[in-house]
Amino acid sequence: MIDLKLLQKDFQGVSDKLVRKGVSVELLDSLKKKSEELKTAKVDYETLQAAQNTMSKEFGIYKKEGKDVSELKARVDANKIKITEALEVQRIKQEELESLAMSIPNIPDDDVPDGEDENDNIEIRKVLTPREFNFTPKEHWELAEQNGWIDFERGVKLATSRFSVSFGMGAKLERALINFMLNFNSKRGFEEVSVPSIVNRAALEGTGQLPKFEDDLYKIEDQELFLIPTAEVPVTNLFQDEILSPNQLPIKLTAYTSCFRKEAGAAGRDTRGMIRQHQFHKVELVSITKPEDSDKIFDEMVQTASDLLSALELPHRLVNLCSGDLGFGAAKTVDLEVWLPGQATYREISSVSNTREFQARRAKIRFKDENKNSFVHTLNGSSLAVGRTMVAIMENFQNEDGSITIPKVLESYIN
RNA sequence: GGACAGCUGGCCGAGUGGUCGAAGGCGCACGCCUGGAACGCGUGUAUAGGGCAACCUAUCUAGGGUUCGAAUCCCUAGCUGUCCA
Repeated sequence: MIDLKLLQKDFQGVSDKLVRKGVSVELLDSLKKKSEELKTAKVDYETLQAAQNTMSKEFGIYKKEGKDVSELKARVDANKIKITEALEVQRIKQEELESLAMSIPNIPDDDVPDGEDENDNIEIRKVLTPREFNFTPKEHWELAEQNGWIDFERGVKLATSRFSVSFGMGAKLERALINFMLNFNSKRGFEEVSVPSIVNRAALEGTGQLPKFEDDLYKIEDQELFLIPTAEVPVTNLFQDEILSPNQLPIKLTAYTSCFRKEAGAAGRDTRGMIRQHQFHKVELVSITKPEDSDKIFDEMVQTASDLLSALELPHRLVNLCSGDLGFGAAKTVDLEVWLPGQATYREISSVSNTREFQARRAKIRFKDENKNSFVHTLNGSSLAVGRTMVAIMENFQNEDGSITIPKVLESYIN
C-alpha cells in the first residue's frame, strides 16, 4: 500500500511517479480526498466517544452517591444515537479509502527506466555466450516428447490444458533441480523453509495479489482460501503483523513450492510446451530487511539467481524492467532471461523485485528502530522457475540425435 | 463427528459489570550498592491512530450483542487442551 501521509504531503511528487506506472492523477486525487474525509470522520466519532466515556464515568459516581440519574441518562442516550451515526460514516469512509488504496500500485524507484512494456526494458548485461549449433536446435516440447520426459496429453487428461506430467529422467531432473537450487541458496545464506500451498485472503492482500488480481488465482470453493501463485505469498506473510527486533534482520529465506496460476488473459500465449503452465514448480528467495540494507540484498539476490544459472552453464541476461512493465507491488525489478536456442530468444526465468515498504505496510511487518516502529523492506525473487530451467537445459544441452546431456552440477543429484 | 475446558502485556499469571490499559512475578533498560560482578534496593518498561504538548480514541484471540458503562455477561468463529466415539 502506498504511504497516505506521503501522498498528503507531496501529492505532486507521488503522482508524478505513479503516472509513470500508468496510474491516473484523478484516481490519486480522489484517494487524497478520501483520506482527508476519513480523518474528519474519525475526529467526529472520537469526540463523541470521549463525551460518552466521560458521562459514563459520571454515571458511576452518581450511582455511588445515590443521585438521580434520569437527566444524565437522557443526555447519554441522545449522544449514543449520534455515535452510532458517526461510526457508520466512519466505517463507510474507511471502506471506500481501503478499496481505493489497496488497488494503487507501488511507486517505482527513480532509477527505473521509463517505458510502456517489455520492449522498453533495458539490458544490464549478458552472462555466458550461447553455444554454436552445427545442426538446427529443436524446441523443448519436441525434445521433451522424444525423450519421454514430459507428457502433455496426460496432463490434460488429469486436469485440463496447461498441465503436464513428468516421467522418468524428466521427473528425476525436476527433483534434482529443486534440491540443487535449495542447496545452492542455503550456501548463500538463505534459510530453507517449507510452507503451506494454500493461504487465506489476508496473506494475499499482504503481498498485493488481492484485491486486484483475484481472477488469476485458484480459489477453494466455499472457503476464503486460495492456492498460492508463488511462495512469495506464504513466506513473506510469515511475519505478517509482527514487530521484529532489529538484530533479527535481515531475514533471508528460500522455499520450494508448487505455484498455481489461472493465467487469465494469457490465452493464445505460449500454448505449446511448458513455458506457461497452470501449475509449476519454483524455488523462491525472500528477504526481509532494514530499509538501508535492501539495495545491497537486492543485488545479492540477483547475483544468486545469476550464479545459479551460470552453475548450470545456462547463458542468460539481466534486464532492468521499465516503469510500464513493473509488477503491481514492485519498486524495482530485475528479470533474468535464459537463452533458448530452439526459439533463438531470451525468455524470463527469474524475476527479482524490491517492494520496499509496499508489502510491509499492507502486511504490517515492522521492526523496532530505536524505540519507534518502522516498516521493513521486503524482497522476493525466483531462483529459479523449475519448469523453465528444464526447458533451458533441454534446449541448450541437446545433441544432434535429440538426446540431452545432463549439466555436470546435477549429476550427483540424479545418481 | 460429539462433550467439556481454556485463550489477558515479551513471557508467566491475577482479575466475574464502574478511574482496569489492566495487580503480582519473570524478563528487559537505567540508576544506586561493588574493586568488578552476582545478590539486594530504586525507577521505568504494550501497540496503533489523532493533536504531535497537555490530552483524546481504540485494543485483554476475532467479530457481533446486552448495558449509561464489559477483560468481566450473551452469541458466533478461530485456535489450544482434555475426554468420548
